[in-house]
Amino acid sequence: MEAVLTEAVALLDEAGDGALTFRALAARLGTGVGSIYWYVASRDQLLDRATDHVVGQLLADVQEHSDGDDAIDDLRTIALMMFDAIAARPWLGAYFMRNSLLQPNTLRLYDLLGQQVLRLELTPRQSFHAVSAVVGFTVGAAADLGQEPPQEILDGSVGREEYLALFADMWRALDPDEYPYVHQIADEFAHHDDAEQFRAGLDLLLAGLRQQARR
Amino acid sequence: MEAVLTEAVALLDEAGDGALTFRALAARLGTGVGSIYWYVASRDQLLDRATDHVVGQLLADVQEHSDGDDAIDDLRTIALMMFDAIAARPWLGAYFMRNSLLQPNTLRLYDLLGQQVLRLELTPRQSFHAVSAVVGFTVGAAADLGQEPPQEILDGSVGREEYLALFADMWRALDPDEYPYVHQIADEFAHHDDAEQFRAGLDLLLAGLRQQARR
DNA sequence: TCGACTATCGAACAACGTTCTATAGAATAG
DNA sequence: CTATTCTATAGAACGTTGTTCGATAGTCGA
Repeated sequence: MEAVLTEAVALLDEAGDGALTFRALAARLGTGVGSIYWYVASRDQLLDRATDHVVGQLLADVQEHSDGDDAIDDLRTIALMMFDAIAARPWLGAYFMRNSLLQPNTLRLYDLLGQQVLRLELTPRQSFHAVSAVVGFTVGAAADLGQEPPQEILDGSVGREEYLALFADMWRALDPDEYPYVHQIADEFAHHDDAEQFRAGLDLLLAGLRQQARR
Repeated sequence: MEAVLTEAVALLDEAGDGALTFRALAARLGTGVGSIYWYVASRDQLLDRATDHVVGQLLADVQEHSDGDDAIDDLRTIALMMFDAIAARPWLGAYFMRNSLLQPNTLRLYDLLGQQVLRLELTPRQSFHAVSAVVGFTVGAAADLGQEPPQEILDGSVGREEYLALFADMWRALDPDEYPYVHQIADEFAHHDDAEQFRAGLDLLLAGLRQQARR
């Protein structure tokens, strides 16, 4: 069982969602496809289990960094660790959502975020909304980032820089009257850093939360 | 071509992602599967086009509601309309992300959001981060919401209320010391409203943005 | 009249998730 | 000790899917 999940994660890490097939997994484990079905009932369940498997590792890391003075700082730290984990494993983002709060480790992680918000002593409703917002933003931003780069970047034929530059050039060529924003932002986009972008958004959200907590 | 997209969207609306197969679509159009491949190169492209098709309708609506006094209010209005559109079409959320800014209508919608942020007269980098945050949060929250309810709720055997109550009961039964947040939030979750939850998170984010804009 | 282009169609292929049956060792009961 | 049930493995087979391919017209201009 443990080996099944480990190898499943390895496949996902190496080539993303599409690479995880029962046949490929069976070949890697040196068994038949039927054997895997003794451990999991379906591919969906396999993905759920694999996701929760790596969330378990993430959870262990996170639990060591949630004991700061400031609740919102801790919230920020945990969210950043979640983002890093998804950035390192792009396939994780897509399944973090549907891997609902039925999986044990995911639920624990969710609760850990909630514990920080509880320290702010908001109303229950406010707490619930705050946690949902942080989770939603983190997973959403990370999943957005995790969309498979369209092949050209995977085989190394063009680097990330040139790929972004391609977009920037397209956008610069647009009519500034029709696309004022995109036109103006092209340069910024060409040299943007995903993690910094995420941090900036998260800080906006947390600033709003801090403001609410002060009241 | 128009008919292909219209019928594709109809299939997606009726039964979600899985229902859109080339054979089902061909049957509906009264043609063969090969014909569809004359219009689109792959299923991915079909989904991209279908997504952008409905984004076009959304865009038309949005363009009429982006002329308010306050830039952040307009930003809020547009984000809410995007959320509603995805809530009405759960399949949309998942493809909003990968439907990157190559599609014409999506790019226009993105720019429209950006135009509101430009009115805040932040630095280019701040503007870029703000727009990314709003888009990331909106799509993330909506996609999270759009995860297929696990069958029981689709056939009407159990309503949404009972489904949520199931979770709430599970959470209430957990050890309050081990899961302090989840335990405490169970009631809130059982009666939560998705749209309100989204609005609350969005307002936190926009509060942070407003604070940044004032400085 | 002859090609080129537009458009349609369905058979065929490969890959996939899933089901089913066969099998054999381990554990347990009588 | 034996019979039976349980645990676990293995792969053939099925149905569905995306995709490719060649055949086949209709349409237009030269």
